[in-house]
Amino acid sequence: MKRKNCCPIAQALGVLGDKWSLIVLRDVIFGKKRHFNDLLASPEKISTNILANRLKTLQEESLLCCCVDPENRRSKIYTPTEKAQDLMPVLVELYKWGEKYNDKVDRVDNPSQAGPF
Amino acid sequence: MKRKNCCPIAQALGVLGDKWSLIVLRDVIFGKKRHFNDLLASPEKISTNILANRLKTLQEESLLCCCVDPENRRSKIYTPTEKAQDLMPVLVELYKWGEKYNDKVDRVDNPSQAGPF
DNA sequence: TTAATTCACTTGCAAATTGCAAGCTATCTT
DNA sequence: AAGATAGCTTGCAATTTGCAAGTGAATTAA
Repeated sequence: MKRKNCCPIAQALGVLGDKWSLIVLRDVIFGKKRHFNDLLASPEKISTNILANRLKTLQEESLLCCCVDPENRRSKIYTPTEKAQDLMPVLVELYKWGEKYNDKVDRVDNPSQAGPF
Repeated sequence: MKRKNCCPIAQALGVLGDKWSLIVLRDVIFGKKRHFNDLLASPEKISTNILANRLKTLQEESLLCCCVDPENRRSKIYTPTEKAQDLMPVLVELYKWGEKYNDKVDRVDNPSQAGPF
């Protein structure tokens, strides 16, 4: 949803305000994941068509760039742009908020999953 | 989308990762809007059924509380909880990012809309 | 050198979410 | 008593998401 002529928050959410964009960016920025299959393997279980679509729109929004892996020509490398790196403070604040208010759900039943992602 | 057993970012996005929740919270937190019709009047043009649904889920998530306006019994007052106020840093970082990267779209054609919301 | 495997998708279709317009009920206001 | 107002609800179309299966090119294994 492109939102023009409105406040910066609404404009940011026009790009990022969906279920998956910030998850993909989290993995690329913090998880340093670079390949389609790495991103697919995240515990949130994005499906292939959605991931392909997000990678496309994030490139269109200049948040990711894509090149062919020089060591394996069928593999592509997705890297975050500076525009994407600048989302780190947003992700950090989201992390802190999530940790403060939502982090204790089910941890007793599943302590193995206490890692960051 | 409830996301249990995963990283705080994903948990936060489980509550906030849609097109409208953070817009509503922006208006309640920064715009100090308190009534259904105030929220409906924002330039992003949320529709009534979506707004009603968001207000319901945000209450279920303890982000908003609702009471009857003592001076007008047909009117309801929605106020942000501390949990919602704690999203201010997230909104501030989103604002800064949106301002840095997305703020110049169409401003020439429509300079009247240069206000914050 | 052929066969199987891997990577990054694409396609088809069902389910869920969003968007638009209209209507509805209880409370004011005149 | 009649109309306006606040906060919804309903119906339905359009868009987005989710799942499973399949595709084609590149690589690796036999």
